Amino acid sequence: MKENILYTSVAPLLEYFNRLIPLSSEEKQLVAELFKPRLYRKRQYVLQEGDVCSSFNFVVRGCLRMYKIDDKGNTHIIQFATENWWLMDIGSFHGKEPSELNIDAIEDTMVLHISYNDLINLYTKGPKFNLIFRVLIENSFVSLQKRLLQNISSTAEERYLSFMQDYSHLNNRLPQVQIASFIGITPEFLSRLRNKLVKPKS
Amino acid sequence: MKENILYTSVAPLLEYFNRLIPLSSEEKQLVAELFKPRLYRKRQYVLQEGDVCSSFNFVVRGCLRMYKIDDKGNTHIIQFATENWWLMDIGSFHGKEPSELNIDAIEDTMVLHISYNDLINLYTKGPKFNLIFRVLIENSFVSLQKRLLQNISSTAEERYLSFMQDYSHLNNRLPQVQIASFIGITPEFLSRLRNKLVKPKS
DNA sequence: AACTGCATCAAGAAATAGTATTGATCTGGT
DNA sequence: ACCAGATCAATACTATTTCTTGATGCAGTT
Repeated sequence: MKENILYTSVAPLLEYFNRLIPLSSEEKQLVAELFKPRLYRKRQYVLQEGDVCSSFNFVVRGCLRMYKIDDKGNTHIIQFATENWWLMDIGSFHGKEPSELNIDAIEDTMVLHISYNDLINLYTKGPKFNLIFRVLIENSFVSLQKRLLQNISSTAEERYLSFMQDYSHLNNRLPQVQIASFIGITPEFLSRLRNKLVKPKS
Repeated sequence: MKENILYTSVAPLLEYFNRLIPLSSEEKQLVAELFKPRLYRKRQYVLQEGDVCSSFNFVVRGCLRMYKIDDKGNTHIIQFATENWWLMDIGSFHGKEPSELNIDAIEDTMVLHISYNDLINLYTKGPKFNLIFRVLIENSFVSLQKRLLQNISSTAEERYLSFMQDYSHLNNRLPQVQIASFIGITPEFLSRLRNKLVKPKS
């Protein structure tokens, strides 16, 4: 019975950084040292409600989701993260306080993660990473804001169509349940919506 | 979409302790404070080879397995833990050294766990727990020894029959692969064994 | 040399779990 | 009274996991 082996390449992350701003070889070295690979299998938790989020996660391949479970037990997906995206609960990470959110894997997923201390370390030894992470967070912020706006101002149908625009690559990769939970409707209703959109007149 | 909620009751653990030796309400309080609930999903690692085993785990519901992967990539299950059993790599825990063993969940599993420091804390504040944990470890030791004996002295068929005696409740709860790996044969051979035992003459 | 107790590999079959669709019925807001 | 959407239950479909079977091999007995 064979099990998965962790193949430890930071190449995708280096490339990601390099596209934002070129790195010196010392900086590359730093990244290679401080980021650790980690494999999560489908359905595995990366972060569980009540735990402190102790790392920044960069998805190398696979797909994660971050979500909140409300009092009624319903799941609300805040964010997906596929290849070359970051996912963590920044609030919990910086405040070192228990998270209200969960992160788990929707597919078998490989991440590169860096712990709190090592991130501080990274900033100290490579000040350029302050810039990089600022930009990176700003990007996330922008798309979050867009999503919020989308959400408060639209009907389910509009939200679905806008999801299809912004995340069309996720459409045939994710189960509908997840998409429904992302745009805030029931899977049944999404099924009907889709149906209606395909054959618009009956 | 309903998901599992971490229902944070230490009741099963208190009951477990109480059956060994009655606890005062301060001691119950200690337990409630120091043991933390944790949910592991099927196939999720609790402990990975190379990591230090940093907690004692009490299974509230579900099932864990502890196993070693040998040089050829074969899995050997050392122990199962279902409701009201403990599982950890004691060697790694006390020596604070990297474990050679893996622990993962065979079913979605809820455990109550206590960290190294909190366990020391528990012993200090509630000396009675020294007794409790001594007894508990002794119990584990005895069943381990029995298992070893069983193993070195029997054929596959005998080992299977003895498994059925001692763990009959696990028989229709676990996949055969796991049982095979526990008694040290291939799943194929276990299949044939079972067949032979059902229809003894043909 | 043949037999017994097991392993390995490959292929299907069977069982289970996860996902999607559909109908019926309900609700709160316009 | 109507619309956007929820909830519940039943069924269908799909994918994944688990089990079985046959063929073959091999190391120790007898």
